[in-house]
Amino acid sequence: MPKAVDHDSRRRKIADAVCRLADKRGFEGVSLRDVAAEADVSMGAVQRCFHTKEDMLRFALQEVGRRALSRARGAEPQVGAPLPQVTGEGVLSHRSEAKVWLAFAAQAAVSPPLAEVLRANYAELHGIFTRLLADRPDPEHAATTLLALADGLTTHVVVGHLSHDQARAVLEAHLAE
Amino acid sequence: MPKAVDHDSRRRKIADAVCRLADKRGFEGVSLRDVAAEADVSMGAVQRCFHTKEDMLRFALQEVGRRALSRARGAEPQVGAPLPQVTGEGVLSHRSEAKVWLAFAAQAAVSPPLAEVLRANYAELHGIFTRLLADRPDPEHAATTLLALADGLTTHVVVGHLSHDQARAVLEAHLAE
DNA sequence: TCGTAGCTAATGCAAGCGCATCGAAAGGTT
DNA sequence: AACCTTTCGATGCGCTTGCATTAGCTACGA
Repeated sequence: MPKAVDHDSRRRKIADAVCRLADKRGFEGVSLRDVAAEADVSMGAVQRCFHTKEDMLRFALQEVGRRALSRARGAEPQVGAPLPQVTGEGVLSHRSEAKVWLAFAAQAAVSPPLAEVLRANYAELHGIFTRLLADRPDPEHAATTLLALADGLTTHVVVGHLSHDQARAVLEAHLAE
Repeated sequence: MPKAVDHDSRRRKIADAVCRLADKRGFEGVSLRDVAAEADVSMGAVQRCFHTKEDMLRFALQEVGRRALSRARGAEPQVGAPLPQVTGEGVLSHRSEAKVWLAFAAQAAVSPPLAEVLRANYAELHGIFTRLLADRPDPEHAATTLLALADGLTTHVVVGHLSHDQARAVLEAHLAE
Protein backbone atom coordinates (compact mmCIF):
# COMPACT_ATOMS: atom_id res chain seq x y z
CA MET A 1 0.00 0.00 0.00
CA PRO A 2 1.16 3.53 -0.58
CA LYS A 3 3.07 5.61 1.87
CA ALA A 4 0.84 6.95 4.64
CA VAL A 5 -0.10 10.55 4.16
CA ASP A 6 0.35 13.11 6.92
CA HIS A 7 -3.26 14.17 7.00
CA ASP A 8 -2.76 16.92 9.56
CA SER A 9 -0.08 18.51 7.48
CA ARG A 10 -2.16 18.21 4.32
CA ARG A 11 -5.24 19.64 5.94
CA ARG A 12 -3.24 22.63 7.04
CA LYS A 13 -1.76 23.00 3.60
CA ILE A 14 -5.22 23.02 2.12
CA ALA A 15 -6.49 25.47 4.74
CA ASP A 16 -3.65 27.80 3.86
CA ALA A 17 -4.70 27.60 0.21
CA VAL A 18 -8.26 28.44 1.23
CA CYS A 19 -7.03 31.54 3.03
CA ARG A 20 -4.88 32.69 0.13
CA LEU A 21 -7.85 32.40 -2.23
CA ALA A 22 -10.25 34.10 0.18
CA ASP A 23 -7.71 36.89 0.53
CA LYS A 24 -7.47 37.40 -3.22
CA ARG A 25 -10.99 36.75 -4.37
CA GLY A 26 -13.23 36.74 -1.33
CA PHE A 27 -15.36 33.86 -0.21
CA GLU A 28 -16.78 33.23 -3.65
CA GLY A 29 -13.34 32.52 -4.98
CA VAL A 30 -12.97 29.48 -2.79
CA SER A 31 -14.02 26.56 -4.97
CA LEU A 32 -12.76 23.03 -4.44
CA ARG A 33 -11.00 22.99 -7.78
CA ASP A 34 -9.25 26.28 -7.13
CA VAL A 35 -8.28 25.19 -3.64
CA ALA A 36 -6.82 21.96 -4.99
CA ALA A 37 -4.82 23.86 -7.59
CA GLU A 38 -3.65 26.45 -5.08
CA ALA A 39 -2.58 23.74 -2.63
CA ASP A 40 -0.96 21.73 -5.45
CA VAL A 41 -2.97 18.61 -4.70
CA SER A 42 -5.69 16.88 -6.66
CA MET A 43 -9.41 17.29 -6.23
CA GLY A 44 -9.50 13.78 -4.81
CA ALA A 45 -6.98 14.74 -2.15
CA VAL A 46 -9.11 17.69 -1.03
CA GLN A 47 -12.15 15.47 -0.83
CA ARG A 48 -10.31 12.85 1.13
CA CYS A 49 -9.15 15.40 3.65
CA PHE A 50 -12.57 16.99 4.08
CA HIS A 51 -15.89 15.26 3.57
CA THR A 52 -17.64 18.44 2.55
CA LYS A 53 -16.71 21.94 1.55
CA GLU A 54 -18.22 23.17 4.78
CA ASP A 55 -15.84 20.98 6.79
CA MET A 56 -12.96 22.44 4.87
CA LEU A 57 -14.08 26.00 5.50
CA ARG A 58 -14.64 25.34 9.15
CA PHE A 59 -11.15 23.94 9.49
CA ALA A 60 -9.67 26.88 7.61
CA LEU A 61 -11.43 29.33 9.90
CA GLN A 62 -10.16 27.40 12.91
CA GLU A 63 -6.65 27.76 11.51
CA VAL A 64 -7.10 31.50 11.08
CA GLY A 65 -8.37 31.67 14.63
CA ARG A 66 -5.46 29.61 15.97
CA ARG A 67 -3.01 31.93 14.31
CA ALA A 68 -4.76 34.99 15.72
CA LEU A 69 -4.71 33.45 19.19
CA SER A 70 -1.09 32.53 18.83
CA ARG A 71 -0.19 36.10 17.95
CA ALA A 72 -2.28 37.46 20.80
CA ARG A 73 -0.76 34.97 23.21
CA GLY A 74 2.69 36.08 22.16
CA ALA A 75 1.76 39.36 23.79
CA GLU A 76 0.72 37.69 27.05
CA PRO A 77 2.72 38.19 30.22
CA GLN A 78 5.20 35.52 31.20
CA VAL A 79 5.01 34.32 34.77
CA GLY A 80 6.81 36.78 37.03
CA ALA A 81 7.43 39.26 34.21
CA PRO A 82 5.97 42.77 34.25
CA LEU A 83 2.71 43.42 32.42
CA PRO A 84 3.73 44.13 28.84
CA GLN A 85 2.71 47.29 27.08
CA VAL A 86 -0.34 46.87 24.87
CA THR A 87 0.30 48.70 21.62
CA GLY A 88 -1.90 49.69 18.74
CA GLU A 89 0.31 47.77 16.34
CA GLY A 90 0.12 44.74 18.59
CA VAL A 91 -3.65 44.85 18.68
CA LEU A 92 -3.93 45.24 14.92
CA SER A 93 -1.49 42.40 14.32
CA HIS A 94 -3.94 39.85 15.62
CA ARG A 95 -6.00 40.65 12.56
CA SER A 96 -3.17 40.43 10.06
CA GLU A 97 -5.25 38.11 7.90
CA ALA A 98 -7.81 40.88 7.68
CA LYS A 99 -9.52 40.11 4.41
CA VAL A 100 -9.76 36.45 5.22
CA TRP A 101 -11.23 37.13 8.62
CA LEU A 102 -13.72 39.62 7.14
CA ALA A 103 -14.81 37.12 4.49
CA PHE A 104 -15.33 34.45 7.14
CA ALA A 105 -17.12 36.83 9.49
CA ALA A 106 -19.59 37.77 6.79
CA GLN A 107 -20.19 34.12 5.94
CA ALA A 108 -20.54 33.29 9.61
CA ALA A 109 -23.50 35.67 9.72
CA VAL A 110 -25.46 33.12 7.71
CA SER A 111 -23.63 29.92 8.62
CA PRO A 112 -24.09 28.68 12.19
CA PRO A 113 -21.14 26.24 12.13
CA LEU A 114 -18.75 29.05 11.16
CA ALA A 115 -20.35 31.43 13.66
CA GLU A 116 -19.70 28.87 16.36
CA VAL A 117 -16.01 28.71 15.52
CA LEU A 118 -15.81 32.50 15.52
CA ARG A 119 -17.55 32.83 18.86
CA ALA A 120 -15.19 30.36 20.48
CA ASN A 121 -12.27 32.30 19.07
CA TYR A 122 -13.64 35.62 20.23
CA ALA A 123 -14.19 34.23 23.71
CA GLU A 124 -10.53 33.21 23.94
CA LEU A 125 -9.27 36.47 22.47
CA HIS A 126 -11.45 38.29 24.97
CA GLY A 127 -9.84 36.34 27.80
CA ILE A 128 -6.36 37.15 26.57
CA PHE A 129 -7.12 40.84 26.22
CA THR A 130 -8.76 40.95 29.63
CA ARG A 131 -5.52 39.66 31.15
CA LEU A 132 -3.45 42.11 29.11
CA LEU A 133 -5.59 44.98 30.35
CA ALA A 134 -5.56 43.85 33.97
CA ASP A 135 -4.31 47.27 35.07
CA ARG A 136 -7.54 48.98 33.88
CA PRO A 137 -10.50 49.79 36.17
CA ASP A 138 -12.69 47.28 34.31
CA PRO A 139 -10.48 44.90 32.28
CA GLU A 140 -13.36 42.91 30.83
CA HIS A 141 -15.16 45.94 29.52
CA ALA A 142 -11.89 47.34 28.21
CA ALA A 143 -11.20 44.10 26.36
CA THR A 144 -14.66 44.07 24.82
CA THR A 145 -14.21 47.63 23.63
CA LEU A 146 -10.70 47.10 22.33
CA LEU A 147 -11.61 43.98 20.37
CA ALA A 148 -14.58 45.72 18.74
CA LEU A 149 -12.56 48.83 17.96
CA ALA A 150 -9.78 46.74 16.43
CA ASP A 151 -12.21 44.82 14.23
CA GLY A 152 -14.01 47.97 13.14
CA LEU A 153 -10.74 49.65 12.29
CA THR A 154 -9.59 46.54 10.43
CA THR A 155 -12.70 46.64 8.29
CA HIS A 156 -12.17 50.32 7.56
CA VAL A 157 -8.58 49.66 6.51
CA VAL A 158 -9.63 46.77 4.27
CA VAL A 159 -12.18 48.85 2.36
CA GLY A 160 -9.78 51.77 2.15
CA HIS A 161 -11.58 54.24 4.39
CA LEU A 162 -8.56 54.44 6.70
CA SER A 163 -4.88 53.74 6.31
CA HIS A 164 -3.11 51.27 8.53
CA ASP A 165 -1.29 54.14 10.25
CA GLN A 166 -4.55 55.97 10.94
CA ALA A 167 -6.00 52.84 12.47
CA ARG A 168 -2.96 52.37 14.65
CA ALA A 169 -3.11 55.99 15.79
CA VAL A 170 -6.76 55.57 16.81
CA LEU A 171 -5.88 52.50 18.85
CA GLU A 172 -2.92 54.22 20.50
CA ALA A 173 -5.08 57.21 21.46
CA HIS A 174 -7.73 54.86 22.80
CA LEU A 175 -5.23 52.89 24.85
CA ALA A 176 -3.82 56.12 26.25
CA GLU A 177 -7.19 57.06 27.78
CA MET B 1 -45.84 50.68 -27.50
CA PRO B 2 -46.22 49.57 -23.91
CA LYS B 3 -46.65 51.69 -20.88
CA ALA B 4 -43.37 53.15 -19.70
CA VAL B 5 -41.92 51.39 -16.69
CA ASP B 6 -40.79 53.37 -13.67
CA HIS B 7 -37.21 52.21 -13.79
CA ASP B 8 -36.15 54.01 -10.64
CA SER B 9 -38.86 52.35 -8.65
CA ARG B 10 -38.09 48.95 -10.13
CA ARG B 11 -34.39 49.28 -9.51
CA ARG B 12 -35.08 50.06 -5.91
CA LYS B 13 -37.46 47.15 -5.66
CA ILE B 14 -34.78 44.86 -7.00
CA ALA B 15 -32.15 46.34 -4.68
CA ASP B 16 -34.43 45.65 -1.75
CA ALA B 17 -34.71 42.05 -2.90
CA VAL B 18 -30.93 41.84 -3.08
CA CYS B 19 -30.67 43.04 0.51
CA ARG B 20 -33.28 40.60 1.78
CA LEU B 21 -31.43 37.70 0.15
CA ALA B 22 -28.03 38.87 1.36
CA ASP B 23 -29.48 39.14 4.83
CA LYS B 24 -30.80 35.57 4.76
CA ARG B 25 -28.15 33.75 2.81
CA GLY B 26 -25.12 35.98 2.59
CA PHE B 27 -23.56 37.22 -0.60
CA GLU B 28 -23.54 33.81 -2.24
CA GLY B 29 -27.30 33.65 -1.97
CA VAL B 30 -27.68 36.58 -4.32
CA SER B 31 -28.19 35.02 -7.75
CA LEU B 32 -30.07 36.77 -10.53
CA ARG B 33 -32.80 34.16 -10.56
CA ASP B 34 -33.32 34.35 -6.82
CA VAL B 35 -33.33 38.15 -6.93
CA ALA B 36 -35.92 38.10 -9.69
CA ALA B 37 -38.09 35.71 -7.73
CA GLU B 38 -37.67 37.70 -4.51
CA ALA B 39 -38.56 40.96 -6.28
CA ASP B 40 -41.45 39.27 -8.07
CA VAL B 41 -40.16 40.24 -11.51
CA SER B 42 -38.77 38.15 -14.34
CA MET B 43 -35.12 37.47 -15.07
CA GLY B 44 -35.46 39.68 -18.12
CA ALA B 45 -36.65 42.57 -15.99
CA VAL B 46 -33.62 42.29 -13.74
CA GLN B 47 -31.34 42.22 -16.75
CA ARG B 48 -33.04 45.20 -18.27
CA CYS B 49 -32.65 47.23 -15.13
CA PHE B 50 -28.99 46.33 -14.65
CA HIS B 51 -26.57 45.41 -17.42
CA THR B 52 -24.51 43.19 -15.17
CA LYS B 53 -24.78 41.61 -11.78
CA GLU B 54 -22.03 43.92 -10.58
CA ASP B 55 -24.12 46.96 -11.52
CA MET B 56 -27.00 45.57 -9.56
CA LEU B 57 -24.87 44.92 -6.49
CA ARG B 58 -23.34 48.38 -6.69
CA PHE B 59 -26.76 49.94 -6.81
CA ALA B 60 -27.97 47.81 -3.92
CA LEU B 61 -25.00 48.86 -1.81
CA GLN B 62 -25.67 52.49 -2.69
CA GLU B 63 -29.21 52.00 -1.47
CA VAL B 64 -27.98 50.51 1.80
CA GLY B 65 -25.62 53.46 2.14
CA ARG B 66 -28.37 55.98 1.39
CA ARG B 67 -30.54 54.49 4.07
CA ALA B 68 -27.69 54.54 6.59
CA LEU B 69 -27.00 58.19 5.75
CA SER B 70 -30.66 59.03 6.01
CA ARG B 71 -30.83 57.52 9.47
CA ALA B 72 -27.65 59.28 10.55
CA ARG B 73 -28.90 62.57 9.11
CA GLY B 74 -32.09 62.18 11.10
CA ALA B 75 -29.85 62.63 14.10
CA GLU B 76 -28.28 65.80 12.73
CA PRO B 77 -28.91 69.14 14.35
CA GLN B 78 -31.51 71.43 12.82
CA VAL B 79 -30.43 74.99 12.21
CA GLY B 80 -30.74 76.94 15.45
CA ALA B 81 -31.61 73.84 17.49
CA PRO B 82 -29.38 72.57 20.30
CA LEU B 83 -26.87 69.84 19.59
CA PRO B 84 -28.78 66.57 19.96
CA GLN B 85 -27.62 63.88 22.29
CA VAL B 86 -25.68 61.10 20.56
CA THR B 87 -26.84 57.80 21.95
CA GLY B 88 -25.53 54.27 21.68
CA GLU B 89 -28.81 53.10 20.19
CA GLY B 90 -28.69 55.94 17.70
CA VAL B 91 -25.19 55.00 16.59
CA LEU B 92 -26.06 51.33 16.23
CA SER B 93 -29.20 52.14 14.28
CA HIS B 94 -27.22 53.39 11.34
CA ARG B 95 -26.15 49.79 10.91
CA SER B 96 -29.60 48.27 11.20
CA GLU B 97 -29.01 46.32 8.00
CA ALA B 98 -26.04 44.73 9.71
CA LYS B 99 -25.75 41.42 7.91
CA VAL B 100 -26.22 43.08 4.54
CA TRP B 101 -23.60 45.68 5.28
CA LEU B 102 -21.17 43.01 6.53
CA ALA B 103 -21.68 40.92 3.40
CA PHE B 104 -21.04 43.93 1.21
CA ALA B 105 -18.03 45.03 3.24
CA ALA B 106 -16.42 41.62 2.85
CA GLN B 107 -17.08 41.64 -0.87
CA ALA B 108 -15.78 45.19 -1.15
CA ALA B 109 -12.45 43.90 0.13
CA VAL B 110 -11.97 42.17 -3.22
CA SER B 111 -14.17 44.33 -5.45
CA PRO B 112 -12.92 47.86 -6.15
CA PRO B 113 -16.27 49.20 -7.46
CA LEU B 114 -18.01 48.18 -4.23
CA ALA B 115 -15.13 49.48 -2.13
CA GLU B 116 -15.50 52.84 -3.85
CA VAL B 117 -19.17 53.04 -2.93
CA LEU B 118 -18.38 52.12 0.65
CA ARG B 119 -15.62 54.68 0.95
CA ALA B 120 -17.87 57.45 -0.28
CA ASN B 121 -20.49 56.40 2.22
CA TYR B 122 -17.99 56.26 5.05
CA ALA B 123 -16.73 59.71 4.18
CA GLU B 124 -20.24 61.14 4.45
CA LEU B 125 -21.01 59.27 7.64
CA HIS B 126 -17.75 60.54 9.04
CA GLY B 127 -18.81 64.09 8.23
CA ILE B 128 -22.15 63.66 9.91
CA PHE B 129 -20.62 62.18 13.03
CA THR B 130 -17.99 64.88 13.17
CA ARG B 131 -20.76 67.47 13.30
CA LEU B 132 -22.68 65.48 15.89
CA LEU B 133 -19.59 65.32 18.08
CA ALA B 134 -18.73 68.99 17.66
CA ASP B 135 -18.63 69.43 21.41
CA ARG B 136 -15.64 67.05 21.76
CA PRO B 137 -12.02 68.22 21.93
CA ASP B 138 -11.26 66.56 18.58
CA PRO B 139 -14.53 65.88 16.74
CA GLU B 140 -12.89 64.30 13.71
CA HIS B 141 -10.91 61.82 15.69
CA ALA B 142 -13.94 61.10 17.86
CA ALA B 143 -16.01 60.39 14.75
CA THR B 144 -13.39 58.06 13.33
CA THR B 145 -13.25 56.16 16.59
CA LEU B 146 -17.00 56.00 17.03
CA LEU B 147 -17.62 54.74 13.50
CA ALA B 148 -15.02 52.01 13.88
CA LEU B 149 -16.29 51.00 17.29
CA ALA B 150 -19.86 50.83 15.98
CA ASP B 151 -18.87 48.66 13.05
CA GLY B 152 -16.78 46.35 15.18
CA LEU B 153 -19.59 45.98 17.69
CA THR B 154 -22.05 45.36 14.86
CA THR B 155 -19.89 42.53 13.58
CA HIS B 156 -19.66 41.03 17.04
CA VAL B 157 -23.44 41.16 17.41
CA VAL B 158 -23.96 39.55 14.01
CA VAL B 159 -21.72 36.57 14.79
CA GLY B 160 -23.22 36.23 18.26
CA HIS B 161 -20.20 37.21 20.34
CA LEU B 162 -22.14 40.10 21.90
CA SER B 163 -25.79 40.89 22.37
CA HIS B 164 -27.33 44.05 21.03
CA ASP B 165 -27.69 45.37 24.57
CA GLN B 166 -24.03 44.68 25.35
CA ALA B 167 -23.02 46.56 22.22
CA ARG B 168 -25.18 49.49 23.14
CA ALA B 169 -23.75 49.56 26.66
CA VAL B 170 -20.20 49.67 25.24
CA LEU B 171 -21.14 52.60 23.03
CA GLU B 172 -22.85 54.45 25.87
CA ALA B 173 -19.79 54.01 28.09
CA HIS B 174 -17.56 55.19 25.27
CA LEU B 175 -19.69 58.26 24.63
CA ALA B 176 -19.66 59.09 28.32
CA GLU B 177 -15.83 59.40 28.38
C1' DT C 1 -55.67 49.65 -39.34
C1' DC C 2 -50.81 49.50 -39.50
C1' DG C 3 -46.23 50.34 -38.14
C1' DT C 4 -43.19 51.33 -34.56
C1' DA C 5 -40.98 51.45 -30.21
C1' DG C 6 -40.66 49.73 -25.83
C1' DC C 7 -41.23 46.00 -22.88
C1' DT C 8 -41.75 41.10 -21.69
C1' DA C 9 -40.77 36.22 -20.02
C1' DA C 10 -38.85 32.10 -21.03
C1' DT C 11 -35.14 29.75 -22.48
C1' DG C 12 -30.52 28.79 -24.61
C1' DC C 13 -25.63 28.62 -23.86
C1' DA C 14 -21.20 27.88 -21.98
C1' DA C 15 -19.02 27.55 -17.87
C1' DG C 16 -18.55 26.23 -13.32
C1' DC C 17 -19.98 24.00 -8.94
C1' DG C 18 -19.79 20.14 -5.00
C1' DC C 19 -19.80 15.56 -4.47
C1' DA C 20 -19.54 10.67 -6.03
C1' DT C 21 -17.24 7.19 -8.45
C1' DC C 22 -13.91 4.20 -10.54
C1' DG C 23 -9.91 2.00 -12.27
C1' DA C 24 -5.06 2.40 -11.42
C1' DA C 25 -0.96 2.82 -8.63
C1' DA C 26 1.85 1.98 -4.63
C1' DG C 27 3.66 -0.25 -0.62
C1' DG C 28 3.51 -3.83 2.95
C1' DT C 29 2.77 -8.62 4.29
C1' DT C 30 2.65 -13.49 3.56
C1' DA D 1 4.92 -13.54 -6.75
C1' DA D 2 0.33 -12.78 -5.14
C1' DC D 3 -2.75 -10.50 -2.38
C1' DC D 4 -4.52 -6.82 0.29
C1' DT D 5 -5.01 -2.21 1.83
C1' DT D 6 -4.50 2.48 1.21
C1' DT D 7 -4.07 6.26 -1.65
C1' DC D 8 -4.49 8.37 -6.01
C1' DG D 9 -6.21 11.45 -9.93
C1' DA D 10 -9.34 12.06 -13.36
C1' DT D 11 -13.79 12.31 -14.56
C1' DG D 12 -18.92 11.69 -14.33
C1' DC D 13 -23.19 13.61 -12.73
C1' DG D 14 -26.84 16.66 -11.84
C1' DC D 15 -27.36 21.13 -10.84
C1' DT D 16 -26.67 26.25 -10.80
C1' DT D 17 -24.89 30.45 -12.63
C1' DG D 18 -24.61 35.08 -15.49
C1' DC D 19 -25.56 36.71 -19.65
C1' DA D 20 -27.54 36.52 -24.39
C1' DT D 21 -31.28 35.69 -27.29
C1' DT D 22 -35.81 35.12 -29.18
C1' DA D 23 -40.53 35.32 -30.17
C1' DG D 24 -44.29 37.69 -28.60
C1' DC D 25 -47.16 41.44 -26.47
C1' DT D 26 -48.74 46.19 -25.77
C1' DA D 27 -49.60 51.01 -26.31
C1' DC D 28 -49.37 54.95 -29.07
C1' DG D 29 -49.28 57.83 -33.17
C1' DA D 30 -50.08 58.45 -38.04
